[in-house]
Amino acid sequence: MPTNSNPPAPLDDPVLAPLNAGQRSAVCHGDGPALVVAGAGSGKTRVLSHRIAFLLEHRHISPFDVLAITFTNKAAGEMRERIGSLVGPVAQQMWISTFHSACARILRRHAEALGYPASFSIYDQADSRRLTRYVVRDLDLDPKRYSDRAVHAAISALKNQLTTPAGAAELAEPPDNGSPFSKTVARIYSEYQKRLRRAGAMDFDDLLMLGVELLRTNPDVAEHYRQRFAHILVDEYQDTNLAQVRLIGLLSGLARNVFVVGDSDQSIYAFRGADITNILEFGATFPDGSTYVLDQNYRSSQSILDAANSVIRNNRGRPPKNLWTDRRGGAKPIRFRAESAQDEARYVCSELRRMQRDGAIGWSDAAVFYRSNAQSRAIEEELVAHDVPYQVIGGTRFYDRKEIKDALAFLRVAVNPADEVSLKRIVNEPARGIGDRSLAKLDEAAARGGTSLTEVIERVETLLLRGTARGGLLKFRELMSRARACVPEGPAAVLTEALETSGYLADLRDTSGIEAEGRLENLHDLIGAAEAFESCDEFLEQVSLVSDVDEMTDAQQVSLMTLHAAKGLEFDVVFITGLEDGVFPHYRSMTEPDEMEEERRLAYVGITRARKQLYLTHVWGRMLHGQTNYHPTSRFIEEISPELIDDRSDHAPRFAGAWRPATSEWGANRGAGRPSEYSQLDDAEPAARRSQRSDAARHEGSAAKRREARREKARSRVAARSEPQPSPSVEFAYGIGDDVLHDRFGAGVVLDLRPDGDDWEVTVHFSGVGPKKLVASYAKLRPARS
DNA sequence: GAGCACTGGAGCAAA
DNA sequence: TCCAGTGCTC
Repeated sequence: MPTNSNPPAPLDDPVLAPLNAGQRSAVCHGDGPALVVAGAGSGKTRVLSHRIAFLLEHRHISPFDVLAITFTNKAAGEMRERIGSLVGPVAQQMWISTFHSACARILRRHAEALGYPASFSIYDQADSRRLTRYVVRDLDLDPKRYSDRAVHAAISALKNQLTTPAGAAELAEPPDNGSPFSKTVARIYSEYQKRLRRAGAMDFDDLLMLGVELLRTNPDVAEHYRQRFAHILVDEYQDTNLAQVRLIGLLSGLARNVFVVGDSDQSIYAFRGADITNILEFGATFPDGSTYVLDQNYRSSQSILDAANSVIRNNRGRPPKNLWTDRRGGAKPIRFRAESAQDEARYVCSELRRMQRDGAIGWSDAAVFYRSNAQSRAIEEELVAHDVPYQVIGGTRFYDRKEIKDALAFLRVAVNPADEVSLKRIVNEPARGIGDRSLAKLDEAAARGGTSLTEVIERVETLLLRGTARGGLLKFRELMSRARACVPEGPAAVLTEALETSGYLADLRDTSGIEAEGRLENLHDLIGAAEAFESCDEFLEQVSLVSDVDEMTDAQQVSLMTLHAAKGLEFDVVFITGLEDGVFPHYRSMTEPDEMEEERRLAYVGITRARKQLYLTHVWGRMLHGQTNYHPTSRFIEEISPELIDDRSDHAPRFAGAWRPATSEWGANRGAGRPSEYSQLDDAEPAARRSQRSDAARHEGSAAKRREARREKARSRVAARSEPQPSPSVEFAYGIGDDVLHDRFGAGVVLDLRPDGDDWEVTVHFSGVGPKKLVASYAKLRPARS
């Protein structure tokens, strides 16, 4: 096989014809390591899929000898489809998956070699934290000081670095580190890992770490996969961690046919162990490797790219590159400053409705991004109030809901009786008289005998337990043995058996209300999904490894998601909201230069998702922890020079929060509580689509009622907004939203006015000083109108 | 042991 | 604002 085959004339060839020169040379790369530095929108996925098609069609590599790694299952599916269109249905059989799925699949086959059952459980973050909590408790440590959250994060970080418990203990000793916390974490880690092993369970990090261990300690297994995977391709290489890079190394062996694609400017997962130097130092790691650069963007208008380049330019030590496009011009990014999160949501919603009404977009062409999931709330309320269809990506997922986790716990225990976390979850669900004390006795018996809880329950007759607890355990044992008997029939049978026999479904049926109804429907949906699987293991694995974006649909809905979730997606219209220093960039990253750079890359990722129109919004005051906080405009907005931006911020007062002193000549004619121009779109649009979303509400489980109440509130608020605001009779020359001058603090903007006895309390945001609360009669504020 | 009301503490991104 | 943990009552 020549290392650089002569491709046919590209024009005749479906694999090569659609590519530009840069893409083509990458796709036609010969053997050995290759890095494709692919800027946002430069056709990364296209290069990967065509590379695979090229290997199959031109290099006659067997489709079964290729391993392709993507970042999400959704991306894997899309790639499979694209390859399918080039090479045919064989693409369905290929190994195209995420790191975690590929590892789970390999580990499933060789689990015994590591001392795990083939039907090992996969613990998600919640399960892992729960186990951490058990360990902290059992080691008699202070659960406040050693919160499951912090401890598990520390353990996860160690695992991502492939550090074993022994290694962690060593690291915690002087001269390395020696902090008491890390010493204790090492102890917890050691016990935690023992408990995982005893439970026959792996956490997310284990999938990678034990994958590496398997290949390292079992040369024959490693050799098998090396023979098999003649070519390995990796997407989003900038977000790989040490364990993943090791895996690639172990799987590729001497041939090192590793073809990786990524963009260091889009590295945004350091917090889960991703190491940007993997891509930056690719050349040093593989001195004989080839590098291809793709910098032509096919996605966004020049105006959007200008904004993106202006922001990312501020990161130091990045390889110089400038994304370009031949689509000149395009609409400038629109900036909007709102008063509050609600106001911001109102603006986003009204813009969405305007564009949709004008036929400029369909709902699915638009997306709203935010830094953290909690920010979706205000947007959702507004969209609900106006019957704009939307989907929230991430946040509380279907598989995180209590009833779903309970049901899956039954299934897990049925296939893996040792699974401690799942068993404890359901042993008393629904209640059958087994409380903390009984559970503690079981725990103790298990620890004494060095066995699992299930084995202890097997001989429950020999234990000293109260009648109710004993009876409950006998029932539970009977229930689980019946469920276990259904395992050969598949996951749907097990779920049905367990949920019926346990009385779980009966309990829900007996409970009235929207909440119980929702849960029943969710369980129904789960069993429906399970019916597509013959093997319980496969079903559980698939369910454990779905990512947030995997659940995204392409229905006619506006998509709401975090900036992290947005990676790899694109939309005609993108709103990036909450652009305030402290929100985005997140305050926790503001003191660490490296973390700030990662925030900036996150901004870059967000901006480059937009094809035609980008909106950048921020607010003056945002409710956080139950009180209003004032943040300066995000530096990421400031980094874009003003002439590149279309500033639509309305500096006139728009609506008064609660009170607005009307009078004074211009205060009066501006009107109290004048609805903003954009809120005039409000009011009556037929509330037809409500039912469409009620299914979103029923998924909420326990939050459903509160949620529905909030929605009701949102609807009525919209109705109320046109009503006049009360106007106390106090003379004022300024109102909310006005620019004012103060003798000491200088120029500022009035954020709020509240009656304070006979006087008024004025909240003013002064530039360079921040927010101040002043007493009106002493503050001597003057309107600053030019 | 179960279910409820209350309180205090925490608050980022996710396979 | 929200959630989990705690203490109280039946």
